[in-house]
Amino acid sequence: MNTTRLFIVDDHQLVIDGIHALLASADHYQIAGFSENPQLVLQMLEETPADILLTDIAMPLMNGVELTRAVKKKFPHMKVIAISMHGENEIIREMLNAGISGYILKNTGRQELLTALDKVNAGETYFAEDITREILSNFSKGQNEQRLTVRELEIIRLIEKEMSNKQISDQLFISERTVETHRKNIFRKTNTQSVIGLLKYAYAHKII
Amino acid sequence: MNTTRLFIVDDHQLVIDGIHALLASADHYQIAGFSENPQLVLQMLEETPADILLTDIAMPLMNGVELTRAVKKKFPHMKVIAISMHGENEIIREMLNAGISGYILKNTGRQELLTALDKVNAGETYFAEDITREILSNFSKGQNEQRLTVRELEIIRLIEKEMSNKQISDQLFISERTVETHRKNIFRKTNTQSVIGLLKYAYAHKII
DNA sequence: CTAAAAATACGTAGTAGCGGGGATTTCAGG
DNA sequence: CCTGAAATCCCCGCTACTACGTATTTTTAG
Repeated sequence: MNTTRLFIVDDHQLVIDGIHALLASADHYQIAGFSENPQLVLQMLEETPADILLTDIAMPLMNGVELTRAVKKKFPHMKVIAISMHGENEIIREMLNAGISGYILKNTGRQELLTALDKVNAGETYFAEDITREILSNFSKGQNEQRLTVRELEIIRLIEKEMSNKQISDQLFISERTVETHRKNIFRKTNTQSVIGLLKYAYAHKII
Repeated sequence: MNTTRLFIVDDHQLVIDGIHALLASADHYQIAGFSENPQLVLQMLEETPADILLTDIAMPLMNGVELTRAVKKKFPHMKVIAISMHGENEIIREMLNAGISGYILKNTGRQELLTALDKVNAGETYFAEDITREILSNFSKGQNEQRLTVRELEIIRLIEKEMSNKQISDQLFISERTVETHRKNIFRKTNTQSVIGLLKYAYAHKII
């Protein structure tokens, strides 16, 4: 029987230990390594190769998307499963593009974890239900997702500086109306409704 | 040898399973029960009593502070250890007031978990290092800084979820006026002027 | 028990933001 | 030269939020 080697990355040691312990009884899975620091993963994988990488999405120093891209570039055959707190649907698409094979939430149990591993190991994919629903509903409208112009990015950054439309218009020597129009377009393009949503979008997409 | 009974509360099943598995080899600790829903804990404890409660802090439906108060009120002899993502330093003080005996972060390992349990079980206290440092460093400058109440923190989190005052009032079953009042007080205490500033404050102070 | 703190609620008025519409100018690229 | 994208500008109306209040009830702490 072939054993499948796993590598776990999560900034919460407790989660690592948890997964570790959960899989102790699953003989065909073996923990090749783990790390709290995503920046160390690449070189660790050189010494202790693995078949499947289980990684958190939101981590300090390096996010899951960057890590996944880096890993897939260096070890194209490796499968990646993302583990996350909530279903951050902005990032999920990024992760899909980065090439993940599965996605589970931290509120899933041992059984679902094993199911996900088995599926991915067999070359299939596994996505937590909540996720697939989100993705599908966003896919249709994801087509007409427009790119933000330079000016719009500039305005987003000023909004982030807590400037009002008036202040922005003064700063850029344009009319307040223009700022409002840009704002409208920004909200439309980013598919957000409030400054808060916009800010999260901006952070998630590294605009700021 | 006496065994110590534990009860685990965390909205992430994976964390529960993790702790569960981690302690499988620790003979003197026995998992009396666990739940993803803090609201069910009180009645579950009646049927399956425990000595130490391990609880997450940030949970939907009911936060760790409320749960701790309720549990300590009904079972005064029970010890409570808080487990949390980050060192949300605003809430730690609240938790201390609520009567916790220990505090660990989710990025602590198996060894530290056992140490914490042993200490608390022996009637002592255990607080993760990061925490004690935070608390102390914030104590000095905390003088002129107004403390946010539990309710206010709750509202900040709902604001962060892009909810309007109306939605927040519906969710908390209070008047929209009350939400407005809380908002005013929040802005005053945090010395911020806009939701954006507030959000940054919240992120900086690890409220979210 | 009593004082203080927190949570609750309301009024009035003003402003900023937002959604809908339409319109003009500029300028690069086919 | 013409088209289309980007940037500019305006109007109307509505809703949400904000800024000044005041005040009651509930909970906590001493």
